[in-house]
Amino acid sequence: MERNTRQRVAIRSALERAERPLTPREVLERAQGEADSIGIATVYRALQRFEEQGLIIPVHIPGDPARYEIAGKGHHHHFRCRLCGRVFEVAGCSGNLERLAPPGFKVESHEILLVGLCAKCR
Amino acid sequence: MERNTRQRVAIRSALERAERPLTPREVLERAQGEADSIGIATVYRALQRFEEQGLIIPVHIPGDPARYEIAGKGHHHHFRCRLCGRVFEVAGCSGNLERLAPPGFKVESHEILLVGLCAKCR
DNA sequence: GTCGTTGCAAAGCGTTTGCAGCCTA
DNA sequence: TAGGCTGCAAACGCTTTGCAACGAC
Repeated sequence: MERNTRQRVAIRSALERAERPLTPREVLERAQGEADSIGIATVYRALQRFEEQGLIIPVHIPGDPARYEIAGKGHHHHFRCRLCGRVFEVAGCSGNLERLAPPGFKVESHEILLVGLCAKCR
Repeated sequence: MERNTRQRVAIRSALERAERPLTPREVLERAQGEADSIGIATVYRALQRFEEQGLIIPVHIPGDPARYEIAGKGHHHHFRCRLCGRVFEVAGCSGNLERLAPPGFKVESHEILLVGLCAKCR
């Protein structure tokens, strides 16, 4: 049976307060803010379990380690600034991606990553 | 000045003959077929240089190591079958992705990954 | 008290780098 | 012959795992 330890509470809370997807290391740093002496291995194990439970969503950015964000934000995609490396959420979706697939293929989901300059770096 | 060694010829040739994006390890295995005793480090160094030269394009699939394909195929994206794991090319693009970005952001490029079932696995 | 969870350290794995020798131009 | 290129092995960074101690229920 699943247990509610102070580490998991801190990790989950860090993700809930995050304004953008976090890497495991970032999760660790933020979680340590409210419950110190958490190990990185614990973060990885908690992230795995949260993902299995559908509590968080993995966000993959080419070249970077995986990031995670709280699920239930609705359908959206991401924008990475090529100068500062930050990742932002972008609402909405171009839609109609099914027609891109070859005949006979079934599209179940998709990921879109925009790359460019954020307002600050521009 | 750039040199044409037998290793680079083999690596490049492997990519040119590939019917899909290859991982560095796959490149190594195919290149060894025509010029043995190539080291994995050489493959990585050649891929880096080829990418800088715009000769090849990196393809990032969440969870997998980077793959590379010959450039010059025109703008396209990729489809991964969630059952067999194969990666296919899909031509075209939904276009008009710039409007998704927040005001003040500049979109320079994008990547789209479709996930679903290929014709065979369906 | 049970047994899921944790921290640490070691192991894994893909990728990069230092270096001495090799080989293309 | 010069200096870019190579193979090897060590180093690296991120992630996973083994294990004994811990602590939620």
